Amino acid sequence: MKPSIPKGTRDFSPEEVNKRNFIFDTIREVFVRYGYQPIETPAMENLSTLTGKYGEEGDKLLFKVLNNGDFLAKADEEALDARDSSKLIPSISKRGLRYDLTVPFARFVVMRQHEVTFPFKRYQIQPVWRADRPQKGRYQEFYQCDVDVVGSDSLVYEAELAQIYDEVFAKLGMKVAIKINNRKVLAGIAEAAGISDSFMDMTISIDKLDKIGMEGVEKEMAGRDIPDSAIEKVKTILEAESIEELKPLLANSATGLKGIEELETVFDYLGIGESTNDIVFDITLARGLSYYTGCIFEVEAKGVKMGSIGGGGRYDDLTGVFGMPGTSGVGVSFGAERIFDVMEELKLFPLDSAIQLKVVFLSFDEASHRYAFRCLRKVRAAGINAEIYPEPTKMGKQFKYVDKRNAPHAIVIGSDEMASGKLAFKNMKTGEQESLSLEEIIERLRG
RNA sequence: GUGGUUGUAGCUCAGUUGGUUAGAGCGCUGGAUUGUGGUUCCAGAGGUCGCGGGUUCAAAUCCCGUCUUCCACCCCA
Repeated sequence: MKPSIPKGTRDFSPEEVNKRNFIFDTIREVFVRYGYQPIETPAMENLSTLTGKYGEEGDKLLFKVLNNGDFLAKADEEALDARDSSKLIPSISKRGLRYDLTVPFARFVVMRQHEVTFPFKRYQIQPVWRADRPQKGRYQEFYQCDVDVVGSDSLVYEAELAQIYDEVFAKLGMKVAIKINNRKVLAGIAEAAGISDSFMDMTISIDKLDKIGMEGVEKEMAGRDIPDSAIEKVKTILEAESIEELKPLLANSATGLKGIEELETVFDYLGIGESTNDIVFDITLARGLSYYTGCIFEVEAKGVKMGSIGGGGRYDDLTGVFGMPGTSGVGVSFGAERIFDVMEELKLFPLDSAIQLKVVFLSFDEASHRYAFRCLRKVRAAGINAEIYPEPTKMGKQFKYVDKRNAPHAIVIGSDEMASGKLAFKNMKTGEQESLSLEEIIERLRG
């Protein structure tokens, strides 16, 4: 059979894994320094935990796991006869693959509410699965790096999360724009335009502004049955270029003003010019249909055409659906796959010397091969990444291997070297070779 | 889910209006080179042309289906 892997999934080569780990390690290090603690949840959740949490669209993108055993015996016969797939699912599938990390986190918090200390600050770096059509920066299996705090509505956490974004991307060497908006401001716009009922439609339209322009947004809203007068009003408000300009426009919306106040508080915490990357207010940021209720975040890479590489926000009632109402949470997510793609495109990955192979032992015959293996042990004990060529074959072949493994040095041992204790230490780049004792070589490799 | 696109050697790709035994570069194996890699030269191995069906005297080439790739939309990281 011809080997293959499922659509939208990938294998990773050693080089790729090293690069991915560089991203994960950088992110994790920052999370830990800000006082967040790790948790992990299962790849599979009960389907009932997942369905209905991501909207109708999200339910379609959930991977369902077929029940074990004779699942058809218990299938909903009516739905089966009618070929009604969505109605049939609950009777043949009780589990599904995790779609994001936020919902499992909410479930985790509710299940362990008596043992966690609030505010509970957690991070989680695990794969999630979505049955989406793959395209650039879009996979069916991908990692998310989530950092959330639940059990406090202090805006200091919004500021903290913005700083985490800023710090992580600075460490990765990426130039990004960190955009902030507030759902209450968007609600205020709808209220001011008298279209509170069409809040979602308006939000989805506004979200597309940077893609389709103001004219496109107007068309989009018109297509969603929003009256022309309201569209004009929305357009006027969107033209405001600062939080200050926005205030009078939303003066008659209590919700809108609350949103503005929240944004001002966050920016006040952050101070001016104290970040590496731009942290900016963006009134057109909407973030789709998700459960956010307060501040919302999105990060975009500069100098590369890629979707958002991170996003998040505040949700007033994260745990309510699991029977623990009134607990507020705020969190953001890093899209590790897209960050990888951007860093690859901009060639931002450093060569990590700590993971590189430093030296390979080569030998001429059985006796020197065994001698070399004993030397190898000492080199490794000194903390140096080292290998031995598996057999004493032709030198040319052995050197080709060293070359391909990209090791900077080779140590050649034959009967002469064994007799004198002076080993041939070769620099693969310059071709220079010296006769040194093992101790001297270890000294060189350490320095 | 909608529309388009892609698939030929390990990799990147040629392959004419359908016509003998499907090619190239790189890589791989061996040799030139029995104490030294990268360069060079020589030789060799390696292909159900994504898969299934159809049209035809004849299909990598045309048609249908299917899987996969990438792209746009929807949505999203």
